[in-house]
Amino acid sequence: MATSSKTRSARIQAKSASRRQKRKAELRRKIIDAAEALFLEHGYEHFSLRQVAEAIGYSPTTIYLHFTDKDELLFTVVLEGFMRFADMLNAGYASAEHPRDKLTAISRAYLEFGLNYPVHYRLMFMQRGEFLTRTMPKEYADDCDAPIESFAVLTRTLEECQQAGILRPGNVMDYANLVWMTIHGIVALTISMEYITHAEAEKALADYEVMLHSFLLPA
Amino acid sequence: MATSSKTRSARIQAKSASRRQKRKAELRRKIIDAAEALFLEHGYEHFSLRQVAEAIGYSPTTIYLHFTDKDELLFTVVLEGFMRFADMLNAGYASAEHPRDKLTAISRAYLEFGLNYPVHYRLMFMQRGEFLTRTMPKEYADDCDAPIESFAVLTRTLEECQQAGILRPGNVMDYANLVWMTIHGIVALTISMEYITHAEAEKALADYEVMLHSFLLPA
Amino acid sequence: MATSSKTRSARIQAKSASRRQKRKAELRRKIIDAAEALFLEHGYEHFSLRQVAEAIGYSPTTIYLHFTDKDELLFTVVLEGFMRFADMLNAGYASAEHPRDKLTAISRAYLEFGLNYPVHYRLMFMQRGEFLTRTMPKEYADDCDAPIESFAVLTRTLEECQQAGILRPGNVMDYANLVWMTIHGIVALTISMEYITHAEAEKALADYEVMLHSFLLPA
Amino acid sequence: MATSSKTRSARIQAKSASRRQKRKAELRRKIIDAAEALFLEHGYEHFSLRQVAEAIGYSPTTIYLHFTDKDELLFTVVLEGFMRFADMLNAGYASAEHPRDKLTAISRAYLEFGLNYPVHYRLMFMQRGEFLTRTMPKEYADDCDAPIESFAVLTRTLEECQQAGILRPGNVMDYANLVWMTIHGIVALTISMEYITHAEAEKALADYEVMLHSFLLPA
DNA sequence: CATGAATGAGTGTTCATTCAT
DNA sequence: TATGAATGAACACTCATTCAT
Repeated sequence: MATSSKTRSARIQAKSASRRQKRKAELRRKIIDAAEALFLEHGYEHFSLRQVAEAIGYSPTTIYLHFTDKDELLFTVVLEGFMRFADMLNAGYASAEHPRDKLTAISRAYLEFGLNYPVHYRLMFMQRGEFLTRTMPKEYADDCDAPIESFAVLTRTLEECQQAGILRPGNVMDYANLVWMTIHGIVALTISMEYITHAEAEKALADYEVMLHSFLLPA
Repeated sequence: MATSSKTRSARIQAKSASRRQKRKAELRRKIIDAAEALFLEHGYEHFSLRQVAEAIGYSPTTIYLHFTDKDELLFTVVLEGFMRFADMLNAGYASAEHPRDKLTAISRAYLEFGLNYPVHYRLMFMQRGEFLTRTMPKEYADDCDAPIESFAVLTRTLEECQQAGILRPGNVMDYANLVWMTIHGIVALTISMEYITHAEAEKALADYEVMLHSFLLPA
Repeated sequence: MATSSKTRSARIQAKSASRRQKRKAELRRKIIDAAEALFLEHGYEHFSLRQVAEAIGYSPTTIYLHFTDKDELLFTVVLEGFMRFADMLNAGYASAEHPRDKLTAISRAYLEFGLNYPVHYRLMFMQRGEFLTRTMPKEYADDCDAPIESFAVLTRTLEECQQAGILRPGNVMDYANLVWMTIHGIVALTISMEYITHAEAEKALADYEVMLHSFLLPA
Repeated sequence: MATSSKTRSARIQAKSASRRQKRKAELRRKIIDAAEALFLEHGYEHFSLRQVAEAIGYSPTTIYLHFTDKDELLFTVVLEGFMRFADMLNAGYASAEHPRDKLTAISRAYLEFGLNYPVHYRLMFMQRGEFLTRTMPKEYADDCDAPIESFAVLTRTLEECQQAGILRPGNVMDYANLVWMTIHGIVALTISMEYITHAEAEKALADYEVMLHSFLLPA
């Protein structure tokens, strides 16, 4: 009879449940955000759950209602970093037509991510390398299995380069590794050494591209 | 006027002073060595003064007579790492005649250092970047002003490359930066990611050299 | 007046109530069983309500709908221990004809219970002595008033001994106490001291019986 | 020179050291006493180092200057119990001439200890049985190797009984075990069950002695 | 020169319990 | 009936550092 197949009480219950869920998600967000901020402020080794709790105005215990332990919270922060990271790389890939340009765009996206999210970057690639290959928790599993798949786009691009005949023969994975390592070097040193400016990092990336192009074959 | 221009008591005092100084230096050495060992064993985050004190059989307080705080002790340990680092690079430089070969030798020395002393390497280039430009304490000031001068040999080599006409024109410092960053990328990722083997690092370095040579000009 | 003296709605209500009661009783059972298992696994000090809740797949809060607090749940678990205990003693009593043999059988049953259910035994007789004399909750009140009545069978047996003329004159309760204490000593030490084996406990009980028989009078 | 073979400063230093040692010992005492009291008040499971610290007006950290951890403090409390225990048993042994009387005196001493120091007794024989066979720390090692040697006096007495021809042939250790277990049963139940009075315990011991004597042979 | 005593701040984590829904 | 959210209290333990001696 009319407006709904549920009873009225079921409808109320459903709404209340969804309201609860929403509130829960909001608190989760607050925790993650606070964790990220504090992490940024105090660094990996002096980041504590109690501070997070204080920052959001909840008791430390509450955090355990959302994350099983400190590490899971940390991993979540990192995961979000990886998702942004993947998005930026993919956007780079999508922004160009020619493989060579895709490669350039990806490199720049990588650098941009590293310089704009140094705290995440440190955690992802310098402090907690295991996170890279750790499998996703269920909530995120739809998107991919593990953070490391963010790199698929780089490998694909290099494959395309090879197919386009501008990359010398050889193991694509090896090339991908080298590209990754090189750009990582630029990012990592820049965010570790205060005296290295972003401009210098970009200059280095540009120089690297010159070198790379001298290595690539004409189409 | 006999054997000395000082009074006898002055002479005694001087000798006693030098004896004292020697003992002091010896204890300092013991502290540093123990600190290094423990630092290597437990890593940056779990390295504690109390352990050092226990290891050498002195009270924690005693360490404060030789180092103003934990950080200074750590810095000292790192300094010694930098000296080893400089030695290895210099040995690379000295091991070859042609600038191109010097460059190769230095790169390999760098990689070798990073892979063999990962704990030091992390601290020097990944965790405590400030150490690199911190000025030396008196005791070490004879050798150089700051750890960063370890890189002089790289710049010099690149200058020689340019003089030999195999390096394109351009700012040598920029090239040096790029080289450093690239190799750092290889080392840093390798020691951060368990799944990357030393062999892969060496492969990457070799690949990089191929690329570099495609960039360098024929003599 | 048809099938019932109640109205139809009253009948429906009654049925629904009994259905509800049944479900409630079932959940209560589940809680107790899980509690016992966890209690056995983790022991008194590390037994927690949350684990129980998790084990049965309900929220911790739910347990409070069935038990006023942790202690009551614990008491209930213990109660069931006492019931098993009483059953075993009674079975011992029933297994023999002559009072002397009944006494022996009861003693052995006691030892058997203690050695087979040491976690219960600890709680019943060593850690939470109050439980022994605490009055039963309603649900169990049919059987007896308090756990301590489990011992009735021992007293009765000693009375029979006295009637049979093999127990010296004196207060039966005192004799019962002594018997209990002695066997308790054997059990308690055995389960508290790792190095005492079950075989040694049985040997001690046998020795005790020899002594006891030297004390009892010929029929 | 005269009065001492040490220099004056050495003498001062020695005195200062001894003063320090004394203060340290005093604090240690305070800790142990407070621990014992709190232990008595709150019981084994709710006894915490923080409470001890608060009770003596020091920070929790300070306790760690005297005991490596909670368990060591607990063990120390227990050790003192064992020493008192051994003293009382030995005094019992010494108080009589005839082995039979020695045995009686020891039994009473045992009961007396248990009833007067129930907290220690629980810890020693009911809650932390391992303590019984744990080897002594250095400070106490002069007296004996492990607390369990407190029982030597019982075994010795039973040997004397056998030599005096009043104990039936058989393994003395087995008899010692049985005696121990019996008296333990009396003590343990009495201190675990509020409703059992000391008088009842003594009655039980007396009854037991009657039984025992019916078992022993005439001299 | 070296130390012993002492501390304050901090850590992650667990728990029984309450309350509104 | 059942729950989710939240908490306050507690815990053992570690650390760098200070101060008087």
